[in-house]
Amino acid sequence: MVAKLDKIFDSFVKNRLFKDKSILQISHTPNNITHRDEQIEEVAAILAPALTGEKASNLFLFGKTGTGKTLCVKYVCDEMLKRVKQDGQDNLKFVYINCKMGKAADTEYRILAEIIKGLGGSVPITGLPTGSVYDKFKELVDERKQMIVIILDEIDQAVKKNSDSFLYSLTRVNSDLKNSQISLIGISNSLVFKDYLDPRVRSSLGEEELVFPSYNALQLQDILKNRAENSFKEGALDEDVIPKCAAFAAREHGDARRALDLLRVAGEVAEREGSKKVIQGHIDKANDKLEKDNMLEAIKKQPIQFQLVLYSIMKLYSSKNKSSFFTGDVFREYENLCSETKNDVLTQRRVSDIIQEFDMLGLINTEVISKGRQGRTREIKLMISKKIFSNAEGILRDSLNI
DNA sequence: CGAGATTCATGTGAAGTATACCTTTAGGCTTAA
DNA sequence: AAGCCTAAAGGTATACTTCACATGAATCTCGTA
Repeated sequence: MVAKLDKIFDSFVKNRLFKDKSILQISHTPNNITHRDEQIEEVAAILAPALTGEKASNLFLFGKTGTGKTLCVKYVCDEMLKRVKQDGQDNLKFVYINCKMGKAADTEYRILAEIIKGLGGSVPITGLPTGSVYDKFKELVDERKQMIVIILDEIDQAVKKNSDSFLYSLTRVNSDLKNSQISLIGISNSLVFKDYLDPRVRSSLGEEELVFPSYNALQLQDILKNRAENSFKEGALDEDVIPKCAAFAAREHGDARRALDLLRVAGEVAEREGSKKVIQGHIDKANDKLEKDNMLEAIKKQPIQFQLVLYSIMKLYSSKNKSSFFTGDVFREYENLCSETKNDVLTQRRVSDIIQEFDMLGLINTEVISKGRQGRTREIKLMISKKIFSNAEGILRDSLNI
């Protein structure tokens, strides 16, 4: 037995294609960023005043997912921190918050709580008036002279879900501070995001703006090559692998994150298969796997009531032979499901909101339509592909005990 | 025949409720002097 | 008497409910050509 295992381990170690897989992880910040020199310089120029204790302008970054917004900002922040440390100071702080839905920070209160946590303080999960959380935040910031830069990633999500009032409050905080100053960096995936904003917020937050263009296939190739060099062993990649990865990702509006994920997972697939090289076929498999994993992960994380609603929609799909349903259909199915599974039944009002949230998550696609005499409703289309359907069903059954 | 009124099935906003959790405060108990 | 703990009081955020009004095109109505 031991010999057998040894053999497995041996072949694993021997067939290792990766040198350092972490380089391909999105969290990795490479020390040279390809095709983003211009943007980095601009960001650096805008933030530079913070080094001398002056308030840097608020900054707004636009660009589709995977165009390097977060990366560039983090890179500049790291460099600035290094610099500050060199000079033996520590009056500059960066706080990075991701406001993506479903994450911890998707309401005003929770965003603020996250910021405080990032500054080393702590706030209860609930119970405090938002106002006093602001006070605590100010106190924490103002206890000594310092510059604070708050980075709000995927800020459009937070504003869409709540309102822009918290941004207004944040931009106003400066006037209550004696010693310190805060600067805000908003990162948004949506290019039209600014139109949703209150004019006051727009003008104060958008002191500086920067648009990140999407990468084209060639740029993506450069990025991939750059990272593959250190993460894969020599000769581990078939020569057409990188072009194909780039092409795949370029098709999805030049998403570099996607390209890197693709390459990494392709490597993992190849390794698991015991292949000596990553070849094109592995990329196709990786593509499937990524799509699958992301969606299933999103489903798994949903609260029970949300899962019930989703399962109802899926059930309608497999029983009826239609491609879209209306809120009423879903709600009736949902009621049945709840009584079957002995779960509390939420009102249709609430279910309607839940459906809307699923739309935002991209698991379904909805459109409010009027059917004339048959009233007004949402047309709901499931966006879960056939390949994943049964896996998704399985996950839901599991967690709902069906 | 066509303009306007009707209608249906929900969308949507506002206000209210339940729950879980937080801080403050007052009273009671313990402890040390 | 001082210090500490506990329970009650008073307050908030969040998820959800209740109530009420808004929607918008198919369909109906009815006056008119």
